[in-house]
Amino acid sequence: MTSDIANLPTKYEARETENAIYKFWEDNSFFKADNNSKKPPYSIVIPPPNVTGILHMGHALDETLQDVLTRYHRMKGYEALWLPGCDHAGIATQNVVEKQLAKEGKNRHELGRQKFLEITWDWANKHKDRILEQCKLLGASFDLSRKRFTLDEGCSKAVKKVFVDLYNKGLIYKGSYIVNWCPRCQSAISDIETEYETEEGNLWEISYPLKDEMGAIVIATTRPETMFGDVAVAVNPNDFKYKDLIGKKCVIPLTGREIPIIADEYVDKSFGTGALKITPAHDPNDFEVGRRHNLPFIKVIDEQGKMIARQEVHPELHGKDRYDARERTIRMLKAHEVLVRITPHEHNVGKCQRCNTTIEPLLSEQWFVKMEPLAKPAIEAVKNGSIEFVPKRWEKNYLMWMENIRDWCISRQLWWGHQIPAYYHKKTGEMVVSTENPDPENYTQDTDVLDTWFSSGLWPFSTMGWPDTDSADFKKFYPTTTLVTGFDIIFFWVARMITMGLEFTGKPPFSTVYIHGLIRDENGQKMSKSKGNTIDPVEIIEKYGCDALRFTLASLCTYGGQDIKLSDERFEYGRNFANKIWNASRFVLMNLTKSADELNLDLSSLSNADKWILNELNNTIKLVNENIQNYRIGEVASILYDFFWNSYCDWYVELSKIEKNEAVLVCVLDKFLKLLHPIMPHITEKIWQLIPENKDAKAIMLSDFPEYDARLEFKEAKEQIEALFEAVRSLRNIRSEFNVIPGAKINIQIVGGEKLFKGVVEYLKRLAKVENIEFLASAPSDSQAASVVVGDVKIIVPLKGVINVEEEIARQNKKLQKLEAELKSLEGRMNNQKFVSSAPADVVSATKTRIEEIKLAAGKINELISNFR
RNA sequence: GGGCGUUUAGCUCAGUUGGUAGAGCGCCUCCCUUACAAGGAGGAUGUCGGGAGUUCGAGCCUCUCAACGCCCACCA
Repeated sequence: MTSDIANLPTKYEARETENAIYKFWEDNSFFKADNNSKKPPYSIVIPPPNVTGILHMGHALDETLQDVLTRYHRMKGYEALWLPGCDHAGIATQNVVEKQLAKEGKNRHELGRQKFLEITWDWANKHKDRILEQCKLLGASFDLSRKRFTLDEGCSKAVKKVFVDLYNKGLIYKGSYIVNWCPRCQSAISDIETEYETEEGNLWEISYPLKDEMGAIVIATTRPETMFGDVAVAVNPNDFKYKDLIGKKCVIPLTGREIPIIADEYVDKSFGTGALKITPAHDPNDFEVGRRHNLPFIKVIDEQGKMIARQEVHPELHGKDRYDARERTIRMLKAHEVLVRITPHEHNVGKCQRCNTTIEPLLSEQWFVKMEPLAKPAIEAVKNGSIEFVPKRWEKNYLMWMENIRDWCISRQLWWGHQIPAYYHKKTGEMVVSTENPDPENYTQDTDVLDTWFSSGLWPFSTMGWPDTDSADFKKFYPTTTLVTGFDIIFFWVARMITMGLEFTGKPPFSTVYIHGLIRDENGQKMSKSKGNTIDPVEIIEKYGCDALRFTLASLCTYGGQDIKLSDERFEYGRNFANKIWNASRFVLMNLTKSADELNLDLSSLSNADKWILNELNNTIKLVNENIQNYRIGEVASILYDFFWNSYCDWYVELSKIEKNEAVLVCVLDKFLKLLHPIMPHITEKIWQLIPENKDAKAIMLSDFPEYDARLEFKEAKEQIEALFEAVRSLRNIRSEFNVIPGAKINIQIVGGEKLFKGVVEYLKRLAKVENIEFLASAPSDSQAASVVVGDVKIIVPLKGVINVEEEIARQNKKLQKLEAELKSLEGRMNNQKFVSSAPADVVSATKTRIEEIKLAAGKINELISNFR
C-alpha cells in the first residue's frame, strides 16, 4: 500500500483521476435518491439548460453550486436529490432547425407541421443529452435516472392540466391586444422577452390641416409610416394652446382621411409639440388611449413588417417594408410641405431577445394569463418568509416586479412546443378548452404553442410526478429545498415557478432561492460567442481539472452575489491547491508506519502540537458548517484553503517531521477531505480511499460530514504552539535580515522563557536551524546580538561579527515605535471616560490586556536596546 | 423617471452584528531544506472614491457629491 503511494506522481493528474472517480460513483449508482428513505429530504431541481445549449461558464458555476449543496446535505444525512433535465427552448430550437432546413433550401411551411416536428424531435433527441453529459465533466452528482425534458409526456400532461384549470378558473383568456411581435420569429413574444436598446432616430413634426378651417395641428412622431393607421390626434386637456381645437377634426396628410382631435391626460404638454397622433394598432400606449375613447383600430403593418395594402394606406406604400415605407412617407410629406421640422431624437426601441430583430407592436389575437390574482399569494410567500432570497436584496427586485405585474402573453406562433389545448369546431368555430380533443372528427386544435417558460414554470412539481400527487417522488421531494440560479431569470422563471407552485400545489416550490452573480470576462463584459470572449469550461477542465475549476469558481462566490470576472489564469488557483493537497497527502500516507487499526485517535496522549491542529481543525469544522448553511460558499473555500495550506501543511506536517502522531496526522487529513469534498469531490474521493482506515468504507461522498466536537478545544496548547510559531518566524526573520547563510546553524539564548519553550526545544531547533539553546534567568549585557521578544520572553541571537550594532538598534527601534504608536492610541482610548463607561466590557478588558502586553514587550525591547549601550 | 449594485495594496477581489485592514496574483531578497518550484522562508505596499454627520470609536451606520455598471418603466 505505502509503496503504491510513494510511486504516485508528484504532479497531480487531475483528468485521469476525475474520470475514474466519476465512473466509480456512477457505476455504484451513488447519485440515485431513494423516495422510500427515512432520511429527511433535500432536493434541488436543475434550472433546465436549453436543449440547444452547450455548456458555458454560467452553467459551470450554477451546477457547481448545486452540486456543493447536494453533496453537503447528502453527507449531512439527508436523502439528497438533484434532479437533472433539459428545456425544449421553443424559439431557440425552432430557429436552429429552421436554419438547418434553410441550408437545404427548405422551409417548415413546405414540410408541414407534422414533418417539421418529426425533424425537430430527431434533432432534440440527438442533442438532449449533450449538455447533461457535459455536466458530468463538472462532477455533477445529479440523479440521471430521473432525467426530465419539458416536452416529455409527464411535463406535457402537467402543462395541459394547468392550462385547462387556469382557463376554467378564468385566469387564462384569449383576446385581441397589442403584443410584441417579432417579424423574424413570426411570433408574439412576452414583455420580458423584449429588450430595449437606445437608438439614434428623429422626431418628425408633421402638420395635420384642420378640417373646414384655416390652420393645422402639428404632431410629433418617431414613426411617420404609422400615420396611415392614425385614428385621432390627442392633446392634453389642460393645454391652453390646443384648448379650442378639442372636438374638432383634422385631416391626415397624403390620404386626406378625417380624424378627431381628442383630449387625454396621457399626453405630455411639454414633449414635442404637445400633440400626439394616436395609432392604436401599432403602439401600446395609443392602444390604451384608443380603448378609452372607443376609437377604431386600423392595422397598417402586417406580421412581416410590411405595409398592408388597404385603402387607408397610400397606394405607393402597399407591400413595402416598414423602413422603406418610412423613407417614402417622409419624401412625400416633404413634397407636400407638411413636414415642419426634423429633430434628432434618441429613443428606445424594443428588440427580440432571441434574434435582436426590432419588434413591431401589433394588434393580434393571443392567449394571456391574468397575473394579478396569481401574483398575490406569490408576493405574500416572499413577504412572510416562506420563500427566502439569498442575498436578500433580490426580494425587493422580485416584489417590485410582482406588484406591478402585467398579464402574460403565453401564445407563440411556433410549432415546437406545447400546442395549446383549445379545440375549435370546424363548422361553428365553437371553442372547447380541454386536455383532450373532444372529437377529432369535427374539432381542430389551436395552432399556437405555449411560451417555453410556461412549462418551465411547472418544473419543480411536473418533474416530481405531478399531477399525480400520490407519486412517491412528489410526496418525498416536493417542495424542493433550494433553487440555485442567476438573477437574470428571476422574472422569467423563478417568479413563474412560485406563482404556479402555489396555485397548483398550495405550497411554495422551494424555501430558498440562492441567487449567484453572472460570469463575465476579465473586462467585466458579458461572455458571448459573438464577442469571442468566452472561456470554455470544458477546455478549462482539460487544462486544469474539474476540481480546480470548481474550487476557483466557488472561491469567487461572494456573500453579496457579485458578478464574477474570469480569466484563464484564475484557475491556476484551484489547480495549485489540488496539487498541494495531492502532495501533502502523498507525503503523509507514504510515510505511515502504523496499520489501520493502530491509527485510532487517542485523546489522552496528545502533544501540544497535536492539540493545536485538532483545535484548528475543530474550529474549521464549525466555520465550514456555519458558512455553507448560510450560502457563503466563497468563505468556505477560503477557510479550507487557509486551514490546509497554512495550518496543516506549513506547520503541522512540518512539525510531524520532527515528532509525529500518525493518528492525528491521518485523522486531520481525513476530516479535511470530508470538509472539502462538496467543492472538490474527485481528489478528495481519490485520496480518502487511499487512507488505510477507509479501505472497507464505500466512498467519501457517502460518509458523514464532520461536526464540531467540544472535546477538541485546547486553548492552552494553542497559546503555547503559537508562541513557538512566533519565535520561529522571528528567528527566521533575523536570519534573513542579517543574511545568515541558509544552511548555517545559530545559537540562541532564551531569557525567562523556560516554561513556554522548554517543551518545544526540538521544534525550535529544527524549524529555525538552531544549534544550542541556553535558558537564562536574565539577559547578558553588551552582547553583540540580534533579539526578539515573544510575549514576555526575550530570545537573543548572538551574532558576533555579523551584527551591526547600529542596524540592530534601528531595527529594534522600529518595532518599538510601532508598539508605542499602538499603545498611545489604546491609552488614549482608556483615558476617555466615555469609552470606559459605554464600550462593552469585553472590549475594555481586551484593550487593557493589550496595553499590558505592549508595555511588557516594549519594556523588554528597551532592555535589549540598553544592553547595547 | 424609479430601483439596485460597485468604488479597499500595482492587478482581481474578500472583509456577518461598528473595536483602527486581509487573500490570490504580481513585486523584492534568499532557498532544489528527506511531499509539493503548480513549492519553501523572509519582505515591501493601502489618508478603505470625495465631503459632512452619528458615535468613546466608522471600510462597515446616516446624509450628500462624483464615477462606472445593471435592472425596471417606455414621453410620441
